Amino acid sequence: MKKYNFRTIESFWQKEWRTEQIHEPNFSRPQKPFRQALQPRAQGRVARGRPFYNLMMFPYPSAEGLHVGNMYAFTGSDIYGRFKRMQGYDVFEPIGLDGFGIHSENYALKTNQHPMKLAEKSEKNFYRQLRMLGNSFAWNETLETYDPEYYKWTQWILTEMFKRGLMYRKKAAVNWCPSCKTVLADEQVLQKSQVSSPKSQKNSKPQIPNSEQDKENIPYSKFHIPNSKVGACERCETPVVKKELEQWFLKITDYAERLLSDLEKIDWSEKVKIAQRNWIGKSEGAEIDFEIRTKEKPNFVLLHGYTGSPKHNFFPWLKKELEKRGYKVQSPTLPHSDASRANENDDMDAFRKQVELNRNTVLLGHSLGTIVAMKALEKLDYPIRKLALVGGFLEPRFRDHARSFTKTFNWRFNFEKIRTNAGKITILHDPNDRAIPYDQGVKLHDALGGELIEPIPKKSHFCGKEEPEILKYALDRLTVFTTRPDTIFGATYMVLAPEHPLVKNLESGILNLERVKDYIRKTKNKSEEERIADGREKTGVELKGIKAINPANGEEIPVWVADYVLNSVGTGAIMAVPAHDERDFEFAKKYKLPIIEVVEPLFVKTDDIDGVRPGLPLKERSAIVAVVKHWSEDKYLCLKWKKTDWRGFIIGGIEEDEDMAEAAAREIREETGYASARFIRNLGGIVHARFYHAVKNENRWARFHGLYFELADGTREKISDEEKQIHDVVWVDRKEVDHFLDWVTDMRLIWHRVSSPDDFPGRNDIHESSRVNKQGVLACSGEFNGMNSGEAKWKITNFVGGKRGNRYRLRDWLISRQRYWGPPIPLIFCENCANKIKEAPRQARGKFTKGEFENPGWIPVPEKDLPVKLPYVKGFRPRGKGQSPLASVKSFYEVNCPRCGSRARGETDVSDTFLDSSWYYFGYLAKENSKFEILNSKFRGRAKQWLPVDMYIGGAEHSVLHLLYTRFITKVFHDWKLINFNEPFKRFRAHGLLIKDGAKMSKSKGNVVNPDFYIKEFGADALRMYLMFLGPFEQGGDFQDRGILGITRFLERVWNLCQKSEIQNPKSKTNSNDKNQNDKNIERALHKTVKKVTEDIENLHYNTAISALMILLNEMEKNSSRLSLLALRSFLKLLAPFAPHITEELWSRFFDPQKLKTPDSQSESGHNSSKKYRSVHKESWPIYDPALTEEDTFKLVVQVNGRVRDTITARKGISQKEAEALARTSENVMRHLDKKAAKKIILVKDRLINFVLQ
RNA sequence: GCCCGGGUGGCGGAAUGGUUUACGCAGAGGACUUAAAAUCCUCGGCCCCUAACAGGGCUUGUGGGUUCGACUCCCACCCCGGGCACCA
Repeated sequence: MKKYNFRTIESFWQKEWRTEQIHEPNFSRPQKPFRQALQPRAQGRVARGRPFYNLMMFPYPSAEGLHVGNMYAFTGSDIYGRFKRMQGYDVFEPIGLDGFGIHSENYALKTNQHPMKLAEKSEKNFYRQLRMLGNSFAWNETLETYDPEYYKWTQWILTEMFKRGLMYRKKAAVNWCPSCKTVLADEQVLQKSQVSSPKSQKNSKPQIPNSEQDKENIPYSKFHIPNSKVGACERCETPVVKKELEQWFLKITDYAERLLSDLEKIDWSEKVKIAQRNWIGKSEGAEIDFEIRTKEKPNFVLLHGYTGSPKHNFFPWLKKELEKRGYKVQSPTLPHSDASRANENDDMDAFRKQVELNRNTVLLGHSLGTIVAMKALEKLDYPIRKLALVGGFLEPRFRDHARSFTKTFNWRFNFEKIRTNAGKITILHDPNDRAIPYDQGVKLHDALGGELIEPIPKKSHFCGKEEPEILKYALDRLTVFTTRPDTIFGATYMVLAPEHPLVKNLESGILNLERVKDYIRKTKNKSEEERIADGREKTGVELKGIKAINPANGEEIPVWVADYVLNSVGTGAIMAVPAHDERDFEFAKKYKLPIIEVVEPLFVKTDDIDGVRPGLPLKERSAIVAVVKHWSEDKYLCLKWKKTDWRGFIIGGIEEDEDMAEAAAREIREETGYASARFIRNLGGIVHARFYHAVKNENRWARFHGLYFELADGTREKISDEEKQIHDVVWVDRKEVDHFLDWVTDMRLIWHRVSSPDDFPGRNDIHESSRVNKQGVLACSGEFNGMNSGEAKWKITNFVGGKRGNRYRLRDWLISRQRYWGPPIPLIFCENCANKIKEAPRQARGKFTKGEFENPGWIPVPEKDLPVKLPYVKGFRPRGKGQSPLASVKSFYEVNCPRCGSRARGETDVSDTFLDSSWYYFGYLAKENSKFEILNSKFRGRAKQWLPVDMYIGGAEHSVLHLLYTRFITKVFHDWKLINFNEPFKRFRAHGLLIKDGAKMSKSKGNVVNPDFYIKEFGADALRMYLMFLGPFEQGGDFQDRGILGITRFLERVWNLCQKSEIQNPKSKTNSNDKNQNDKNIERALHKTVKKVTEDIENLHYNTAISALMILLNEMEKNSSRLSLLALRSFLKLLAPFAPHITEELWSRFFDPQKLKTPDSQSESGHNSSKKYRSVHKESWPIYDPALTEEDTFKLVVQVNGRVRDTITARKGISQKEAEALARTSENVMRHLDKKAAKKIILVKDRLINFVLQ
């Protein structure tokens, strides 16, 4: 008998598979994408050739070689692919290398090699190792992200993004490691709870020779703050600092909503979907305006329009409204009520005569008045406070009377002067304006900047008698975003982020400007670390002289600047509701700002008989919650309801002629019997409850007031039986009350007023921070009192003139890297073009792309000039100063502008490596003769047939980054009509983490498993199977050295079994008629296993699939003499995805029906018939007969009172009577039955019988 | 703090509300062998009782609940791993 020699077998087949190309899908054969769903358990054979794209996350090839973690992932993916192939799909399973990026570059730095040379080396090594795994990769379609032919398209994506306005440049704070002198990607910043000691930091710094003096070195002590979280460099643990740099961004935020909602459509691991949802972080809320008043008040100048006067339209009303608020208003009459006299000079004269401007002036022009306003500003030599243009224009192109003005006005404006003198600029334009086309508003906005608002006026062109929108925008206002508009009545102050523009706009009105400026300066200089290191103690400064008006109740509230509000979140300003927001609460406590509670907890029972009955009126009742203290111990009187799981204090309604304390004392007596309760104080808290009162047949809305009592002594009366039935009376220790109280009745609020009374000195200062986001009932909220907070949200938003809106946590994707090893960003900066674009008249704008217009001077490299090749640079080491090493390569950045030909400068930053991997699944299909092409029809054809990816397997660490970016790019491609789908991966599964002896593998721990070693020692098949056997694939596993022996034994037993002579030469051909019991058992075991393995692979439960194969092998070995060839063939097929080499060897040697010329060799029609062998991997997957997976006997479990007393083999399908009789034959069972009659007998069919005695 | 996972023998792990511990590793005993390795067979939770057989009790992080019966469902809590974090 030949010994199992995996070394020769594995290398032979790996070579053979490659030369025969058996894992190449047939791209050229015209196929329709498969339509009908393929049942995995379908009967009969499946025609080959339906495409199945089985993708695994491609590795980044560090030269250290393939990590066993890679192998773990790839094997899991490959098993699935092989399984699908045997099920009849044409499987495409490509592999490539994600070789660009910081990981590879760091390794090059560490080992002092050049990344380009290193890439060559690791590519060879990696592919060699990958070939040894025995995966069914399509080796013709490999790709490497650093291949210029590949990154040509990475760059093309950027140029297209740029042209379409999806890419822009702005200043941003990036992570900077002062030790490595380089920018770090966010994912390279570790959130360390504590940075190790300064000494060890220095010692563990990487040995990058310093080419320059490190002037930016920051003293470590400054950052060594124990017990606080600090972002630290992945490599050297140096705390990361933020540095402001000009960076390129991709507008992923434009796709936030789609990225979120399309998650519903895809079959992905739920945890990955959740991670993405959290990352996108949608919050629904409202934008609400707060009017701002300054001590030094603005004065208003209102300029009416053509054929108007200060008595027309909204002017009288607006004047009155403004004066009502104490503002001075000037409203001059302009002499152009007659068209023939309308004339610029006349108007300006009239204006000068009647109006006085100063720095606090708000200049508001309507229609033609806007021209006068702008002209007036042109001539001013100081700035005013604000310019508001309502229904304005800057070209004489409006619908009527255009000709009247073409000549009497000078239509050239000095926009720059206007801009400098205007202060804040607001342009209001009715999108459906019947007098002035909307584009005039847009043009004004283009020319002047500021904000462009599109309100709906009462009458077109703002000709209504009252135009509240104008009033709103004429006044200073602060827009906040809030998710809790229902709490607005509790807003007691406002907070601006230090960077908020309003601070600057209001400067003149701030009385303590120096202090404010000082504070802003300080926070700006603070690094992120310091802000965190402050222990998060909130700081802030009040803007003295500035007040905001709470639109809900008209009250004046203070305005603060504080750095706990971030400019990048929401609108950069908040309304602070300290009673219902922990951060605001903390701040309010520190600065002694008022805290008003406006949401009170509500308990609504809806799911049982106590629930509110719809249709009946809701009657309001006062009720009490009594907290009663023990007479000598620190214990409190509680009730435990018997019929429900409520646990709480004594509650009860207040009868007529009773006050709260009397009612409470009575309830205490009735419910607990204690008679000596003494009323101490009113706790003030209120809990609401809504329920159905069965006796009175009405819905009740009870408002429970918390009252505090102490017992004088233990005097106790008898409790009625009725009360006893309802609840138990318990004394609960002070410390345990919190735990004891249940969440449904929600009495914690009241309890906290007892346990920590200092937090609640009075009715207006009460607060319970854990309640912040809870539903409740509104109080102190005027007409909204009693309303549910959820319901009140949008009603209040409406009431205060707010606007519903969504915000997302997702930020735009920063793709600039000041590094060497990545694709250069293909853009060129041209001074000449910059000027041309800035000066370009509007009509000429069409010549430029959106990106060029929005980023003046930046020109994309034309497609024909792509790729912008990364030059070989000796000094590739990252430099300081926030520049890529390419910035020192003249020949690289000195270029001519592709637009105008003048001298220009190429961008020297490279792009993020996640961009490389965001489209690689296209890349595999786009490769043709070592080039990639995604714009031709050939690719489109393939894409249509093979995309989107059917199954994608990879690590959960990419849940957010890679997977989100790829989805983004796919959606972008879809919008560009390159593809007809908008989700890249139909199905995604995250595999678990492979650990070693209970700990994460890491070089420092020295417990990294080297797959090369194990493959050499035990073979790829054994290692594959062992890895899959460790635990559930989606959960990961623990690699233990000895465990692999079990698999090795298993494979050897398979080998030996197949070689047994009695199997190779069966003595008597058994036909179906004379099957004995053993044959049946084997057959049944086989069918069971087919079912189990098929289902397990589909669900990625490889560990249990393997265990099922082991069980089958045990069974077959016991019956080896009667084993049929068919059974062994099926077994090998089941094993083939897990152990591809040994099964192929055995198959080709003994079982290939072609060779053996057995009757069942006519499997698939004419496939590969000329080949010298038929691979087991192209055989069809075994099918099973459900009927044959069932046993005809079972072990009847006999229980007495739920305890197992015996198991008896029984025929399937026996009746209760039969089972009972059988059970009674057992001595042990009878002993436990003890002559008693069973009260109840429970039979679980074909499984169990339970005698219940008592 | 919030959001995800997870907690079962000596170990990795298995288990549609129905015998907890499948399969494998490690271990013990036996066969083969001069011997060892390999291989094959047998036995494996803990505690009590027993010379042994038989038998009994306990046991899936903790405490409650639902149920004839809970690893599984419900409530509360503890611990471990991962992610996010002043997101308004």
